[in-house]
Amino acid sequence: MDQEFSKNLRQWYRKNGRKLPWRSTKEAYKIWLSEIILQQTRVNQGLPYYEKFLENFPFIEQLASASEDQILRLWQGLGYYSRARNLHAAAKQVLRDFNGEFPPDFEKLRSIKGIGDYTASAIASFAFDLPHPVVDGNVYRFLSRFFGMDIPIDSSQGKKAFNELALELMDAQHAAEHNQAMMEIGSLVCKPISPNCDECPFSMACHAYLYNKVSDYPVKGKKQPSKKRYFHYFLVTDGISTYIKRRNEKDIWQGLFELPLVELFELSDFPPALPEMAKIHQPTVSKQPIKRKHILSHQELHACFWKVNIVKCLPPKDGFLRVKLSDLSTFGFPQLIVNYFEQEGL
DNA sequence: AAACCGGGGGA
DNA sequence: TCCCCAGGTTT
Repeated sequence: MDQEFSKNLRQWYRKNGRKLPWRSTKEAYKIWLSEIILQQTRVNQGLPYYEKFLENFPFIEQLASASEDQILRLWQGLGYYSRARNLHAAAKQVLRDFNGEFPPDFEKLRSIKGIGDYTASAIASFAFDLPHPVVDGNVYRFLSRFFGMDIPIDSSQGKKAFNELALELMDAQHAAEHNQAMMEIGSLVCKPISPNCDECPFSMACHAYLYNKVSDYPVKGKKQPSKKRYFHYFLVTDGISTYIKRRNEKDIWQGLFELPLVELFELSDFPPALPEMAKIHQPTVSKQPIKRKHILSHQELHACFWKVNIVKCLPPKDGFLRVKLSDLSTFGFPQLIVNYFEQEGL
C-alpha cells in the first residue's frame, strides 16, 4: 500500500473530479446498473440510458420482472446487447440467490452474470468500500505510462501484472475514492491522444513523460481485421403491416428483431430472390434500394433495403411476426434498421 | 490465448 | 481512416 501516492491522487480527484449521478449513491443496484451500461461505453453515451433505466426500473425487483424484450427495447442503440440480456438474468439471479441485495463480497459478485473482474471490483469498492482495485481502460493507460509497462495490456500476463500493481497502489482505507480517482485521472488527464501532462500532478515521476514516450503506451497486441458482410433487407408491406423476425443465431444482434434478410457473400446491385411472403399478389419492388454502410468494431456491413409493396399481408410463417408499421417502435432493432425506419418515415 | 460482441465520437 | 470507450463471455 502506497499511502502517499493515493493521497495525492485523491486530493487531485476531490478538486477536479466530475460529479456523476452514480457517484452520489451507495446503492449497489444503481452502481451495478451504471457499471454494466458503461462497459466499453463513454459516459456521455451511457448517461441517458442510465436515467432511462432508473425511471423504468427504480428497484431491482422491477427490472427482474420485466420482459427481456422490454429491456432490449430500452437498450436499443447502445450496442453489445449481451449486456442487456445479462442484465436481466443478473437481476433475477440476485433476487433468487441473494434475496434481492448485491452481496458485499468480491467472489459472489463475480459469480453474477455479466460481472467480471472490473465490475466486481467497482461494486465492491464503490458500494461497500472493499479494497479491490478497479482496472479499466483508463487505469491501464495511466499505470502503463507512469510505470513504463512494456507488457501488453490485452494479454493474460498483462492483466495480472496491472491488477497486482493497482492493488499495491491502493489505500485500503479509501477504496471507493481511490478507485474513482484512478479512473478519473486516466479519463480527464492521461487521455489516449494528446494527454494533459502539463496539468498532471504525476508527470514529474511519470516514466513515459520523462522519456518522451507517452504515445508509446499502453502497449497493445494485434487487432483483427474487420470482415465485410452484405445484407439485403426487405420491407414487405401492404401499407399497414410488415414482417419481422428475431435474430437467434450466435451472431451479432442476438435477441433483437430485423426485417426479412438475405445475406450474400459479395456486393450486388440487384435484389436476390424475394423472401417467400413477398412472392404473392404481384409484388412491386422498389427500383432502387436504400443503401447504407454500418460499421461495427469488427465487421463492415453493407446493407440494401428494398421496399416490397404487396396487396395484403397474409398470416406469417417460418418464425416471422406480422406487425403493424405503427407498432415497430415497440420492438428492439439494431441501429442499422432504426436508421432505415427513420429514413422511410416510420 | 484468441475470437467475438455495437455504436459513437474525436483527431 | 483509426482509435478507444467505467469489459465480459465463449471457444
